Formats: sequence, structure tokens, C-alpha cells
Amino acid sequence: MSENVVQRLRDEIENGIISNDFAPGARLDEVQLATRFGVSRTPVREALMQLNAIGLVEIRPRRGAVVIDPGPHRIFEMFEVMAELEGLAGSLAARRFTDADRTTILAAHADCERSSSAGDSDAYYYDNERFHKAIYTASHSGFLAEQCVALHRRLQPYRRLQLRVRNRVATSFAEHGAIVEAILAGDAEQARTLLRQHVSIQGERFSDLVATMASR
Amino acid sequence: MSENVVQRLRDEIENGIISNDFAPGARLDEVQLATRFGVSRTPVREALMQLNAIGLVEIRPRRGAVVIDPGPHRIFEMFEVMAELEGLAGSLAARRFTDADRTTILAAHADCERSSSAGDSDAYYYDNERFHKAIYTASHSGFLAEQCVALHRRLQPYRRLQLRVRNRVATSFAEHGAIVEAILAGDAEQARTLLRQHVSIQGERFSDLVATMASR
DNA sequence: ATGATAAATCTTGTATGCAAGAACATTGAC
DNA sequence: GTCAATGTTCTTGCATACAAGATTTATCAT
Repeated sequence: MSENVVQRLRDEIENGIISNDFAPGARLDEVQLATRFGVSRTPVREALMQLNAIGLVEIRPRRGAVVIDPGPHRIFEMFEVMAELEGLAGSLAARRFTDADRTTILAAHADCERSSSAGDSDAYYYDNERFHKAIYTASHSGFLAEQCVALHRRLQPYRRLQLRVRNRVATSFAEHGAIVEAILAGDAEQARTLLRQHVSIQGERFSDLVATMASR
Repeated sequence: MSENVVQRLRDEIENGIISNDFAPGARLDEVQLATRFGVSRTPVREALMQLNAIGLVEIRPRRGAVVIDPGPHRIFEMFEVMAELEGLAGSLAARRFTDADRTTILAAHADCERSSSAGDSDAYYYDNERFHKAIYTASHSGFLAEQCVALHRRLQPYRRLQLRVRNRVATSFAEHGAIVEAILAGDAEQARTLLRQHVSIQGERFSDLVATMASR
């Protein structure tokens, strides 16, 4: 798991940010983190540098690191880009999927059906993640898959909030059905369009996002 | 200019990689870099950590940092994603551009015309960059613009090679014309399609890329 | 001469030390 | 009582130190 201390710290702090243990705007004190993880400041700093590079924390000169607070508008922009990348992944998947890809996608879809009909939004969250990752893999573009996973991860907390909105799980699963159909039919443009719509948060869904963001 | 030493080092090393001073696969020795830039190993390591986080260098445990060698296939994948993001930027620009955006785009386009008809592919390279950045700006999506700039930067060396292919400058400029027309007409879908085609390297252009990559 | 083994050297990973800037508190003036 | 100025403390930024793994070199046996 832990190649070295820095990578472990990077993952730990990143998870802390994703899971909202370190809230947006929170100060990340070097010595505090160092003592907490039982290491010295050096690897902590190196981990923070990495998180700075990928845009998760801001390092203000001589004033320490803070968790970046994206704000609703930027979150929207990120979903906008995510929608486009997912659309691309879908269209590529429709053209390139193998038998193994089909199996994986259908399995993830079946799991989604189970958690969806059970009304278990937490379980659905994980199954949904697997479903989308299966599509990234089926795109057979390593770079695209990496980009999608990274963005997916950053949007994780907000995506989770989305699923709590009433009927969103059922709606999401219904959309998945159409997406699977388009991909397995090899209809690249349809897969692209459906995935784009599935991911983007338009109209009232943006209002929902802002509302749920404000309430935590 | 230099906020702090680490940022300066990050930029210097990144530029070195982009400009091929540090070739793909090259080892980045910490003490060597430290003495070269007149600093200690600590900030060098922190800079390398950042470059590792954005995928420019690989850090093998206990064995040092090397410049990542993407290889033709991955380069192709990166252009594929770039094309998609540029397409999105174009479609958003077509819907959102302001008077100031129009002015900037037209000015950059005029400069492209000048360097193109002069046959100066180096000058065209820079004007082309300004042209594309003007479109990112006109998209009025800060996140998208950042992603585009970052990817554009990483693809810089290969893009440059592309422009050396015969007639590519003239072809590129002609495509710009149609793109400007679509954006300023507010035709989002047309702008998206044209930009996607403009950026993606399909068919023989991929062969050209591989050939030019091999020859350096 | 070639291969293996062991020793020396080099490099990385982490800790610690020190100086400079920022935050904070105390004191004094109005 | 409020505000400002100054001194103290805390935190960061970088350098240096040291230990452990990796690499290279040298020696020896076959």
C-alpha cells in the first residue's frame, strides 16, 4: 500500500480533503500533520507540495497551506468538463469495447440495479463509481481514464450530495440503462450525448447542488 | 517573479522538460539540480514532487526521478483529450464571448495570418498559442481554461513538430478562419466540431507525429 | 577471462536546525 | 474604551545531517 511515507501522507491528506475531514478553507499546519502521522515536517511538506500541484490545496508564501474552496461556480465548471470527458469516454467505449469490457459494464450495471431498487444511496454511490470506471476502462485510453478518475475523485463529495436529492438514484439508474444500450450497440454519438447529459448538472440540479453545499 | 525557490525550480525544470533540455527518460539528479540552481536538495525535492504529481516526472522509490516518456500512443491519447476540451471551449466561447473576447480573438487571428503568409512557422507557433488561449478565455470557464493551458503546455513539443510538416501552417490557418466564423456567429456545435477536428491528429497526421518523434 | 561476492561509494529518504517573515499579544497614548 | 505601536512567539522556508537502500567497483575463485 504505502510505497513511501510521502505517498502515504499524500493519500491520507487527500482523502481527508475529499471526505471533508479537512474542510475547504481549513489550514493545514505542518507540525500538526507531522505529529499526527508520526513523521517529521519534511515529508509532510512534500505531500502538501503535491496536493498543491494538483490544485487541492493552496500554498500562500510564508502563510501556510489551506484546503482550496472551489465555490459553486467552479464546481459547476468542473462538472462541465467532467461531462465532456465522460462523453468522450462513452463514445470511445462504444467503438472499442471488448467482450471483457461488456462483461464488466453489465456486472456493474447489475449491481447498480440492486442498490438502486434497494434504495440504498450509499451502496449505489459505490456501484455507480464502478460503473463509470468500467466505461473509462472500455474507452481504452489510459490518459483519458486517468483524467476521468482524478476529476471524478475531486467531485466525489458533491456527487454524493447529488445522490441524496430525491429520486436522483432512480433517475440516475434509468439513465445508466440507456447509456449501456448505446455503448453495447456501438452508437458512439448516442453514448456521448447520454453520458454528457448524465453527468452535467444543469438547471435545477445546479440549484440543488448550491443548496446542499450551503447546508453542510 | 519568483514567489519562492520551489516555484522557481518547478518552472525551470518544467521548462527544461517541455523544451527537451531534459529528454524523456533522463535522470533528474537531486544534488546535480541543487548545485546547478545554487540551492539545497530540499527545495529541489519539493519541486520534483510537484512535477511528479502533474505527471511530468516519475519518482521511483530509492532510485530517483526520471522524465516521463509518454510514447506515441499516449501522446495520441493526450491529443484526443485535448481535442475534446478545445471543442468544449469553442462551443462555450460561441455562446458566451464578449466584445472584448471578440477583439482578442480577431487580433490573434490577424497575427496568425501575418506569420502564416510570411511562412514563419516559429512565429506562427506563438501566434497560434495566443489564438487558442483567446478561445479558452472566451469560454469563461476558469477551470476549463486551466486544464486546456496545462495540456497545451504538455503537448507543446509535439505540436511544434506538427507545424513543421509541409503545409501544416497554411492548413492550420485556414481552419482557424472557419473556427473564428463559427464562434462569432454563435454556432456552438459548429465551433465544437471544427476545433475538435483542428486539434485531433487523425490518420496520416499521426504517422507524421510518430515519424517526427522518432527523428529527434 | 569471466562470474560471483563483498566492500566501498553514492543517492535517496527523513529528521533536525536555524533564520526570516507573519501572527499575536502586550503596553501605552489619546 | 479604542486604536496603534512594539515586542514576543509561532510558523514557514531552506539548509544541513544522518541513516538506509542502491549502485558501482574491486577482489577472488573457477
